[in-house]
Amino acid sequence: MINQEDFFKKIIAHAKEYGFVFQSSEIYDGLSAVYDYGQNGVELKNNIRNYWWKSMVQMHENIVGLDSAIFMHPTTWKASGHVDAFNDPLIDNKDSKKRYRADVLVEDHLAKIEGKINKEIEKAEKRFGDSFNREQFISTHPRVLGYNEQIADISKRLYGAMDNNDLSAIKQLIEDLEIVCPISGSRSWTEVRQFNLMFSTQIGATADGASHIFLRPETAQGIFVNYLNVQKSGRMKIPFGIAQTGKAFRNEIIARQFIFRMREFEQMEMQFFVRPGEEFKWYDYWKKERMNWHLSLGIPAQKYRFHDHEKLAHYANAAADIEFEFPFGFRELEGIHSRTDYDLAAHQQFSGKKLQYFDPEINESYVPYVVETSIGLDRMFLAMLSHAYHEEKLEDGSERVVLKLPAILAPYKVAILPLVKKDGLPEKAREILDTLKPDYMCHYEEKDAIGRRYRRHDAIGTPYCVTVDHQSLEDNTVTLRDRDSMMQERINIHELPGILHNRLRS
RNA sequence: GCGGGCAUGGCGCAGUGGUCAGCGCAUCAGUUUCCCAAACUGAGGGUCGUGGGUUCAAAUCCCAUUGCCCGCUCCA
Repeated sequence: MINQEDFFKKIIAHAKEYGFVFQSSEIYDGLSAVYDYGQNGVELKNNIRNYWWKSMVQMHENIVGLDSAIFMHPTTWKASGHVDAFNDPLIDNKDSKKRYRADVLVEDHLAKIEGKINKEIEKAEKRFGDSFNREQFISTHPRVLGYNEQIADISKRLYGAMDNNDLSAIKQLIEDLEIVCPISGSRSWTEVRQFNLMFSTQIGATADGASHIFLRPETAQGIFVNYLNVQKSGRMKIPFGIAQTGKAFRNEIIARQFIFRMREFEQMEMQFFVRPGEEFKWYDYWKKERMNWHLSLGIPAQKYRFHDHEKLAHYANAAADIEFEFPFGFRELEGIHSRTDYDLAAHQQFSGKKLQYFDPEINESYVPYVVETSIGLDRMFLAMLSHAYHEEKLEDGSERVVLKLPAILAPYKVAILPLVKKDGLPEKAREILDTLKPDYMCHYEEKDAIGRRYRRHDAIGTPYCVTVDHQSLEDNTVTLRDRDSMMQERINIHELPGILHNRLRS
């Protein structure tokens, strides 16, 4: 049995060897955590995206699509909270190897001093009993006064440094306060560093102060800022959803595990707008709905699990992940979040534009609540690839590598193979190719022995191989070979489109 | 970001200071066979991740750097 680590390496090697995933700029030694999709990878990725789009947009009459730009007005990210939340001064303790937010360390220190003050107050309360005057005690007791002075002094330094982005001043403050690591108890700190998780670039000829813009760190905000456009122009009635797929960018501190965490990645998101108070109903609904989507691909249920968030992000009042069992364990694949009216309310405030909905049923206007489903396309790709990868030992003792991808996701649906490349078989095979090509990604191949061609298509997950042999010329039949069972059946060429149509639906 | 490991043709690997750097698979051309990685003949493909250094001599030793994997960490 191979261990998980080796298994993962095999998948990465397979992905490269068969044109699924290449490292970006490989000839220049690559770019960390950026990958390109090759000739087969792009098909698989497109198929996943289409399958999602179809199930979300085509199959729901109250969900419509959107394709918003990657560049957005910088205020978008102030309103969303990304500018603040994605700009943390971080510091590492060299002994415990733990990383902390530098400002939080100082704030914890402040809390400790406040704790001391409270102790003094408690002590005094006990001593003086009913005659205790809290205000007077605080304003006169020398030790409490000293503590309060400390707090004021530290706060001034901290927030002054934060406002000026003065990282070395924060480091100095931590040193002066002799703050120790809660884990190692040591004062061996690295420098304070700023991690900005948003990529930025410049855009010319914009309004003052807007020339510095970000690459979006999530696609959701493009939906929120277009909420009113879509609702009005589409005459959408709540509850309704807006779906979008697209690239997002995060300058991850560490981005690793192949395409699991990339700096440039693609999201498939749907924001569902609901009446306030009904968000939990819809949250539960979409949790179930999204899990069913995953299961509809025929992946065993035990590969998936929910993970309910205990600690919620600043915008959420409920959140769960759908986790998938990747080769390196269960990890987040999709998030379902109840985002409340946080985003729309923030955009309303920052833009000064009303983002409300008049609900005729209750005769009331309100800022809708939002339930979000957000899945990483690249993660879904990796999930499918790693689940599909099998090494099989055959009855004759030989081995094969086969990608048991759901047929609907496979890069090629059908390979059309003349048994030999003479006697008119290639011509016959190309006739079949021409009839199937408009409907399916097909692959024609005449080189090498038939068994080898079957194996090549096993390795990229082609669910069916059509083989043209000498009998085909006599009675117009071909063999249809199934990827997973390797079984063959002889069918009439005229039946081929119908049979493929039925079998390739899932 | 810290610690550990790794980097040699497309893939998997051998080669730990000294002949022109090899092997298997794969690729290409041809012959032959034809239903599950057949055989034969021939061919192409690597300045050993990159840059320095030590040495008469470096894939091999040292330093730096880039990338990947693992652990910690982080994760909207």
